[in-house]
Amino acid sequence: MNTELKKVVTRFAPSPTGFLHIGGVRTALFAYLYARKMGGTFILRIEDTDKQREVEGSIQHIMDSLRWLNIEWDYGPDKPGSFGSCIQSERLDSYQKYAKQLIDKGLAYPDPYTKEEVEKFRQDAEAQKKPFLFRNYRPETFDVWDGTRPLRLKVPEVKRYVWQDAVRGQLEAGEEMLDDIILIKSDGYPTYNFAHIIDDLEMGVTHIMRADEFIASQPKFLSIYDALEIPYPVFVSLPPILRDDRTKKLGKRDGAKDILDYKVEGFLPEAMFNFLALIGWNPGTEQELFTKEELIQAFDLERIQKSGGAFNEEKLKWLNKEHLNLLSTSEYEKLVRAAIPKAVTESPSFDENRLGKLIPVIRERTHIMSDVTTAFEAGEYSFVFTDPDVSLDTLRFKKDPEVASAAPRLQHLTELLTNADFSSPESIKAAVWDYASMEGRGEVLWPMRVALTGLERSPDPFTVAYIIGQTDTLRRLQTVYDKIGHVI
RNA sequence: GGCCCUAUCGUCUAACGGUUAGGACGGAGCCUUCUCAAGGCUUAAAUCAGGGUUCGAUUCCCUGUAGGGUCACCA
Repeated sequence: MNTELKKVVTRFAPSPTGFLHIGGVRTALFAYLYARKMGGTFILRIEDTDKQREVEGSIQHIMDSLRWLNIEWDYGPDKPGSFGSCIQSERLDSYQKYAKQLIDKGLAYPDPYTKEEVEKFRQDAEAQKKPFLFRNYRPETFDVWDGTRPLRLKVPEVKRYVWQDAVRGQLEAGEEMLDDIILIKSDGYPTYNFAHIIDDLEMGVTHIMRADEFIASQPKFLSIYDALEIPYPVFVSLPPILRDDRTKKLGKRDGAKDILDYKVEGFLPEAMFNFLALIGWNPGTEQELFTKEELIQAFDLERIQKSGGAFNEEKLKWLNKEHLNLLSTSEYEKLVRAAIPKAVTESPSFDENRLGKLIPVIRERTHIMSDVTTAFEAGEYSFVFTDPDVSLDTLRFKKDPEVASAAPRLQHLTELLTNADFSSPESIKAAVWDYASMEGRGEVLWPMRVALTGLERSPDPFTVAYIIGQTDTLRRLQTVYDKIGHVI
């Protein structure tokens, strides 16, 4: 094991087969946090060695996703290093070079069989209820590799491997996992098994963070390190993120969402960053709300969880609200404005001044930004810009359901508010409070609020009056008063 | 099926042999209150099972059970 002090280098190495979901991003996040914590380097490497599965535009999408979360890379598909490109399809020479080394050592050979023949071997083994191992069919003598056939590893030594994992501690697995695996496919591209080891070597990667599904393959990887006679990096196996119901690992097939969907829904990247860090890792304290810098400070390998954890969107919403609270007024305003439907801001009745007064009210009632959009679309704030059409029925206060009795109260309110100070919700409250307390607050404030908003559920009447201003307040009170009189 | 891994409230988790098993989300209740939110307080809720080791096990060991992962010219 390599004990010399080296600069930490981690990497996130997705394949460009579509979008990134929670699980992938969490892996990236841990690798990123550790690199930053240790003052090291974080590399974004694209593993595009499977041409069939590659999805157009994925690389851009992956970069967009990480950028949204402010996970910045030191080297990536857009930033090659001294080691060359961070895109595997542009590194084929490297794989060839190391493949040749293995061939020269007699540790790699071309697969002499056709796909069909290998498949037949596999079926035969299965029929005998024995695991299929290619090495049992290894040819006596190796042909010269012309690059058109798969190149296989000749397992250097069939043995039981014991290794250290930063999360799981000592692990071991037996020879049944070791086989003459394919290093380079017949199309000339390397397999993951081979390519990631070469790249990690050339890029100086010191810590491999990856999902624990790779633990089972570890002996295979180790046999390649051994064949190459290169040192092992530190292995850090991350626990899986489970589906909400905990039945299985979260995956694209089970409806795992594109991480950027959360952006569309109005989650803050800071909240997502914070939340993801807390699935499979904890600081050992009771702190849950973290900024990015705090997480970098607090993060460590020792406290990474062994068992899988479910992604709980309710808690993410709560955390989002907490991060929303951390925002400055101007930052928050910017977000709100973006979330308000165009139909509202472009309507002739839209009033910039009123919106400014409304924003603090919205802030109190919002967990994620889509709440804002939804609320506007549902008409929850339409009273701000246009007079409501008040249904007399909603005027009924439960303790005094007589609609007619609202009339004198509205009239009295009008008198009080005609000379009131409208400079703040508090001053409006002061103007009517004594009267409301005497008459019955519900009996007075309910009709006042309904007259101003037309809604049974809304912000308090003082705030509403403050937002819409004195002129509109008085007019709306009068309108409803007249309407009652008309009915009576 | 072979091999490997995991196991504390519904969920995320704390407790590196000794705690009334702690916190958070969500739930319930209360307070505040004209309504809805927001906020505050209170509360219910867990060590998978059985054996060991030990004066003492959530913690260490074994077995079982359950769940997960993996056995590709996919990563």
